[in-house]
Amino acid sequence: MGGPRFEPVRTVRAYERIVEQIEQAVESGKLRPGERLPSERELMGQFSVSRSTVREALRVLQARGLLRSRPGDPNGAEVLPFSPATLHKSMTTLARVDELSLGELVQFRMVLDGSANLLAARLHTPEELAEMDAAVEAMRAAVQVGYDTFSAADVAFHDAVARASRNKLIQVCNDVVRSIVLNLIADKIADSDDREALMLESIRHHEEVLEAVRAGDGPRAARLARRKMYDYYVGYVPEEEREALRGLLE
Amino acid sequence: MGGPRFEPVRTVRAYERIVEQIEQAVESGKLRPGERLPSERELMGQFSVSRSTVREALRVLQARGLLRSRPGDPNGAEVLPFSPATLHKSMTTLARVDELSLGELVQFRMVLDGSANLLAARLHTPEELAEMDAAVEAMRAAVQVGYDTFSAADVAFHDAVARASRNKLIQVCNDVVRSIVLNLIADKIADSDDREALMLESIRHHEEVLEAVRAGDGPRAARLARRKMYDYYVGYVPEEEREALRGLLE
DNA sequence: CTAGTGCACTGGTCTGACCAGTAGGCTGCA
DNA sequence: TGCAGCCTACTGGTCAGACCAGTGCACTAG
Repeated sequence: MGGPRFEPVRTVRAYERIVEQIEQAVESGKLRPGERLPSERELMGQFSVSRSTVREALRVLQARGLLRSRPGDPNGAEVLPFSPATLHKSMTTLARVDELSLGELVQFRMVLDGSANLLAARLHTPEELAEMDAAVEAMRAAVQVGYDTFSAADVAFHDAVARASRNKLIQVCNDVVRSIVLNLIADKIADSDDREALMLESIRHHEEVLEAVRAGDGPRAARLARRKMYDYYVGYVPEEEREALRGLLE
Repeated sequence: MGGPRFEPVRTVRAYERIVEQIEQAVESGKLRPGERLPSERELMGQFSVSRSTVREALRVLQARGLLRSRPGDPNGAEVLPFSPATLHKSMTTLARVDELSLGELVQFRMVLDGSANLLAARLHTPEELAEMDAAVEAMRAAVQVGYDTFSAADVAFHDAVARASRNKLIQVCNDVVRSIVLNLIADKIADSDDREALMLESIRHHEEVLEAVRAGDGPRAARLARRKMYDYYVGYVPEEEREALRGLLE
């Protein structure tokens, strides 16, 4: 009590200081996407460290998706625009380590897709509506082509809805979680022998949702979207997790 | 057309192969949290590369939050349990680069917190309910102490609700987005001169939500939670973004 | 004027060295 | 015998200097 309050000192590694500086420059806009960093050999001069230290810092920034470097490039590393890749990566890791069950992932999709539809019903532009129409049309056309094509059209539909929600966070998370879910059950769907029935059913559902969005009936669109997602995935979710999913239906 | 279809070859760097191998070992469970990697000098033998290459690989894995290393530690790097830290980091970056507006963040919180309450109303245990009670009690006690203490109790409440939702993804995302939002508006709240009124109002709102959760009325809890979040933050959101937030109220 | 060749530079990798820490064994004292 | 304290053999962090395979550009030869 009393006396000066000392902060715990943590030894900061040289490469971390470099990471901080460059990261800060990117986040503050002093370094814009597309711009180039000096070469490693020049950076070692600017930071007064050895090349290995510079390289370790660059590796970290690269792992965070802020930079990209290419051997032989006469310019230095390139500053990248933000991409959800690292978001995707860490969520995938979370799912892989089996901290996340399929049930939780599907539930999260129900939440996100429901909200996206709710918002899209209010905020959609005619162009976005046209995109959704086109996607459903593509789904119809894809039934005879194959499941992969169908799935791509399906994804396009959900993407259009997410974009129409005007919320980038919803878009990104939706995208990330969707691809993880699809990955998890890809083999099961491939084995299914009534895929055509599945596709036809899915199309009907999408049409219903789209009608509600078009009518501007957000709550109805959200409800339908959640129900459709539930119906589509419930078969792959273990029995004991299904009750939780039903908590999102009314 | 015709002829063999060749795959584009991408030159894969040595350190990336190391990252893949170690990452795979972690994700497959061959390397469990708490376990140690061999020392860098030994790894360079196992992978037949130089130490710099090993170190670059370790730096990447460290940046992804899979490892931690400490100088002087006679054991090698430690395998870490998954933590949302990197998820947090990438979301923060997304927000920093100003790709995300405060409105979008608040909207996302409304979605997540609403869903968390909806699920919590169904799934809560008596212990979780007690935690929520305790958190509200702590909020009441904190009014006279200071805003920081109050805010901590507030966070505890939302955490308890998120945990009761039984969905780790909701928990993690909620946590991440909340801390970003609080960071963004921390200075504005600090300047506010009617913080006491704000706190009292907030407590009343929390009590209402808690009652709905206790009663098992999910939809009502969700509606109240979204409304409360809206009321609390709408003042900090630019006028033109508010309409989108109202899309989540009914 | 253009096609082709070199050169100067890039990032990726390697070698070998030093430093400041840490832990655990060892020594010597009580 | 028990323990305090030193010593050593490690660790990761950093440095210096080197080589290689690529790349783009300027220059040159036709």
